[in-house]
Amino acid sequence: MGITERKKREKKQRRNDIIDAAERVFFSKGISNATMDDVAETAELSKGTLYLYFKSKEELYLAVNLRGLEILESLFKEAAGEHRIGLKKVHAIGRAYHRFYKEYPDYFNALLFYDSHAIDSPLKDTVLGEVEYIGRQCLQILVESINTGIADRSIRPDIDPMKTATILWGLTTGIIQLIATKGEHLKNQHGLRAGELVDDAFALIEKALQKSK
Amino acid sequence: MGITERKKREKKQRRNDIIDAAERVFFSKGISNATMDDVAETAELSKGTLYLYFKSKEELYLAVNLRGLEILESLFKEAAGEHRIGLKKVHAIGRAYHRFYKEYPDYFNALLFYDSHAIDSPLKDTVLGEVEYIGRQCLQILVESINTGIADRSIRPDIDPMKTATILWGLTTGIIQLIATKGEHLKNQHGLRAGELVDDAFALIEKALQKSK
DNA sequence: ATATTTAATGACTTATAGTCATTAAATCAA
DNA sequence: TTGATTTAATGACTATAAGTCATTAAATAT
Repeated sequence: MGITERKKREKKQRRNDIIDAAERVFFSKGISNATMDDVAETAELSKGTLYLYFKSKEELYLAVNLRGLEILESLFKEAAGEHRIGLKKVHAIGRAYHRFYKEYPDYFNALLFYDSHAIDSPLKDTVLGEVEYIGRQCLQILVESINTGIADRSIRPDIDPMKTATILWGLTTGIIQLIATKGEHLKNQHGLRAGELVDDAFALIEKALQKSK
Repeated sequence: MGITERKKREKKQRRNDIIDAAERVFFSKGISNATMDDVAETAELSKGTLYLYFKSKEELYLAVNLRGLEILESLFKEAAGEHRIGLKKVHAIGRAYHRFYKEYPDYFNALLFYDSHAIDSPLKDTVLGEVEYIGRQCLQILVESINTGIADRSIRPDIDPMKTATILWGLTTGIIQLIATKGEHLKNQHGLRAGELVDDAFALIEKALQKSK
């Protein structure tokens, strides 16, 4: 009886189609200006149907976010995998984050938007859970790289890996966020190029992580 | 003819009363859940009147933000004034930022919310201009402290002050934002205390700024 | 005392998230 | 094959909230 299977597949497909449509609408009009009717029209479905698959606009938006996070995670994995030395892994992860911002600015901005709203969101559903799970996975890659670095002596042994990974995550997000929101202004007013800022920031961080000689 | 003067005063007063009410409503219900009707009721005015003083909910919200930024600026000034050595000024400013978060969490969160939305906001009015002006002032205090540090040899001379100040601003905001949004989780899951994280992050940054010996 | 200007009002319009009774389609049972 | 049942989709409808504007009230000037 493969009917049940096929139906499950079709349902998944439809769900994906809706996320595709949402993505196009959210990214082109901005999340706040996008309406569920827009998404419905783009998906060639009625609005009511959207609510059969997602319980609110916010959940649909989280589903888009999840896709972004999955890309980010794979970039992180790739970056960490390209190096042996812990400190180099950490630096590569930082650069991967910046590449994510440059190559997928829409996903990046969506993630930022989520971050600043996570506070008063009482969504206890699966999608939020998945988002948080992948977020933790990303952090974990960083933690492991730091551990590697301590073991191979490229990173100071007197730091707590989880704590440092958390700090690095915050620092890196901060600097990229600054570039995302104020990048144009910084270039126009102070002649500061985004790439330069990121590189310098990472140089600063790297310096702080290294064992002083 | 002091009537014009008095009227001007009264108008200013009313404007302030509205911001007071908005603050109470925004901070207690969260910005997204707060309605203009709520603000009107709290201010004991009709909704129409709010729109005589502010052209949108967003502008009213920016006015609240401006108050926060003014506090932040004064904390920065105070912090920089308490030290002679540039590097110490920089560190003090960082701690002042953290103190701001702890003492005025509502203002801090409001500022974060603004940051992540500045992108698609086509508000070209006075309030936005003032917000940006004060934002620049804050950054300027940091730039001057770095300059002092380079002069007194407490900070490496091979860095660009404006660039570094910008990076520091981003880094610091990132770490405090992380604590604001994920602080509880970090404490519960990983036993990481907020104050500790901030101190460690600053230690890291300070290390990166110092001249290597 | 009357006219004019300024300030305030709240009913109304518009926009949009989310619901639900109804319809349509697919599957199953005989 | 056909009628019954389950599943999926619809779109008109409700509720909420931002923003407007013709009207009213108050203050000031003449």
